[in-house]
Amino acid sequence: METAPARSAPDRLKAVPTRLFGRIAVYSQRLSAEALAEAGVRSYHYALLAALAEFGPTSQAELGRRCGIDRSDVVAVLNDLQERGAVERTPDPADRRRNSIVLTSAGGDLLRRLDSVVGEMQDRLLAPLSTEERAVLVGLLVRLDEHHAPGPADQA
Amino acid sequence: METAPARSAPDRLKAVPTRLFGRIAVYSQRLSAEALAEAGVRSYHYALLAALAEFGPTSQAELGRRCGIDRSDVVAVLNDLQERGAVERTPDPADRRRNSIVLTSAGGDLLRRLDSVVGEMQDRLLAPLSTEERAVLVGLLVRLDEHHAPGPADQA
DNA sequence: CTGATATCAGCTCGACTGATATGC
DNA sequence: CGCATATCAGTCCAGCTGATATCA
Repeated sequence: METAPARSAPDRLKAVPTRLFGRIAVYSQRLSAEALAEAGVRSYHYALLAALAEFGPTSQAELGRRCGIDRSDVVAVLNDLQERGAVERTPDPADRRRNSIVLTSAGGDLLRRLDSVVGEMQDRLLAPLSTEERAVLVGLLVRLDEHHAPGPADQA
Repeated sequence: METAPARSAPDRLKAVPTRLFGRIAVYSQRLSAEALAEAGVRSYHYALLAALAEFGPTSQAELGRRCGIDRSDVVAVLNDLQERGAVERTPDPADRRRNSIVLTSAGGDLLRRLDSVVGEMQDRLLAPLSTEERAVLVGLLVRLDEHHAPGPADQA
């Protein structure tokens, strides 16, 4: 009693979702990396800036959780963002283990610039799909993402 | 004239396709790797076996192209499959540079076993989606994949 | 000679782990 | 004491590059 008896041999190669996701993620991240590289950043920069814009000042650990970025990588990217003046690290007086990371106005500018870069890139990525199809796709992806998202430690 | 002006700030983190694809590919490949690891293989094994089953005996270079696997990795995985008796490497008399790779019956058995493993894994991956939604998703993914697939060198 | 095949050895780089220091 | 935070160093691994030998 196989679970996928209806899927006959010929489409194993092309239509197995895992492989599709793998390949598309590769294309996608290549496009993304190229586009962002011209702006002098990598995708982590964008993710962290976006998280700061959305949630306001937070600790690094929290940022990492929200973005799904490893604590070590958060440190490195924030170092870089700080050197560019896009964020500030100020010790949190309420909990002196923490750094409170705040987005500067320069950081906001950078984020907006990246927004347009990313927007153009997404257009190229989704080029073969109509507007409605894109919305459907994103909807399905979001549901998958939420279902598999790591910690249900965020029910707060 | 930004290309994505309608996308307001709050959904940058969750709804940017590139990041969605990235995260889902990670979940997906984790699931896949775990499932296949219990069967003692990795995803390349499955891809190569599937390609052999679909197209019959071919050269290694051709296999690599069809699966999108690097020539070096093809060598390594075929070594492994050969040791297990799943494939045979016989020099191609027509072109002595080539090895003709053929799927043995043991290889066919292995492939069928992996089919069921992969099938169960896909079910877990796509759990939140209905059957119709899965079909829609796969359809969209296939179109994206074909649009971004590397060589139009496969129009043969 | 140009170009494809198969192989191996080694590089790269991003994701992650571990250890440490600090503070709750 | 156990647990969280921030940091740095180092590990691991998949994907890739390069060099070599063979042959069309």
